[in-house]
Amino acid sequence: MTPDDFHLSSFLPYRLAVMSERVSRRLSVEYGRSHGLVVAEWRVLVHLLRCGAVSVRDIHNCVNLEKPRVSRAVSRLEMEGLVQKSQGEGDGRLVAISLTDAGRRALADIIPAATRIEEHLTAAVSAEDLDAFFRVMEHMHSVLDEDPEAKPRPTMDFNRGSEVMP
Amino acid sequence: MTPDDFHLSSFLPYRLAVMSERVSRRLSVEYGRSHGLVVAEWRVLVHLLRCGAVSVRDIHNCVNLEKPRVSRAVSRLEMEGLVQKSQGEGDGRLVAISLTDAGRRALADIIPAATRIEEHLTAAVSAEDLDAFFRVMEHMHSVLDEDPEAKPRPTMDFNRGSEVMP
DNA sequence: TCAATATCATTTCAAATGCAACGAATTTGG
DNA sequence: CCAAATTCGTTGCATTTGAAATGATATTGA
Repeated sequence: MTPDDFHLSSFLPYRLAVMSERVSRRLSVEYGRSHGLVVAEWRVLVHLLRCGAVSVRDIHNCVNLEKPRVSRAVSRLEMEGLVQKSQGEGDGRLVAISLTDAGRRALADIIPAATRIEEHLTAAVSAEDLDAFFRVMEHMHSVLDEDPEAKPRPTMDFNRGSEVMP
Repeated sequence: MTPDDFHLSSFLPYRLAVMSERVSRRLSVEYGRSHGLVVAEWRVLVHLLRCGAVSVRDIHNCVNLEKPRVSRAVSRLEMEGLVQKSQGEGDGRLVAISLTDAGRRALADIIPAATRIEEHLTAAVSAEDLDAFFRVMEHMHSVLDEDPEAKPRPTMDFNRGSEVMP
């Protein structure tokens, strides 16, 4: 491949960035207009719905956000009454962050719309193509997992050890 | 789908964001460490390699960057001698931005490494899966194209009209 | 036991970001 | 021909960002 044949528009990292940003922005219209949330707050809320009372560190590990960003998102959400912080039981450094009822209500409002957008994106895609799509995604992750220059893959919110609020 | 079954880690927009950011960061190690570039500057350089002398507006339309970001990226690149600005011929508002020899040399340095990363990501993927992958990407774009709430898809750097430096 | 080290959440601070406003140049329409 | 409206690139400004520092708590190991 000579450098002259190099196109941004066919370059995989660029195509991923464009797609990701386009989808992300479309989604943010949903939680932004209806509840004034930004992406960091949305991710924190969703993580809490699944994982209950967790620490900032745990959120940081699971939702691909830097720690300060999580900390600030949690503060804003607390001010708006969507989450609550309480002193962790054992370790005094940890903060136990959990959803309030208002937070749960907000999610109950947003999640159906978010799911609708997601489904709409792939509604006309065949099961085979969709399988292949995620197979390729998974493969790219595994390539990066082997690459010492790449950042580790974020922890998934399932199949984690017992390090959630020890 | 009840809200309780909603997982961030299986949510398509989130998965796209994680993959995109991971790939993008890995790539930025390449042009960052070797030439001190950031992603905006990298995109501008690549676009110029393909499209010659173009305006800020044209770059903005083609590389998915806001206009101020393009303007500032071009300024930095000019300071470092990788691009040059000249008065556009006809329209006095337009600025004709083009690569310098140093800019071309930088690209000749970076592009092979970037291509290697891209190839490595999909080297072990079957042609069928890769086709399916891009088919799904294209379909998601076409869904967003129909969505009035979504931002328009950026112009590709090929098959554009003659609106490049009219 | 207790000093040294590590981890947690937050804050600091400088840089990046993007919307909106701006001045300059061009196009439009009367 | 010229006033109004549009488009260009840049800059102002408030917000967001994240790496590093901070202070508080835990853990380690001698």
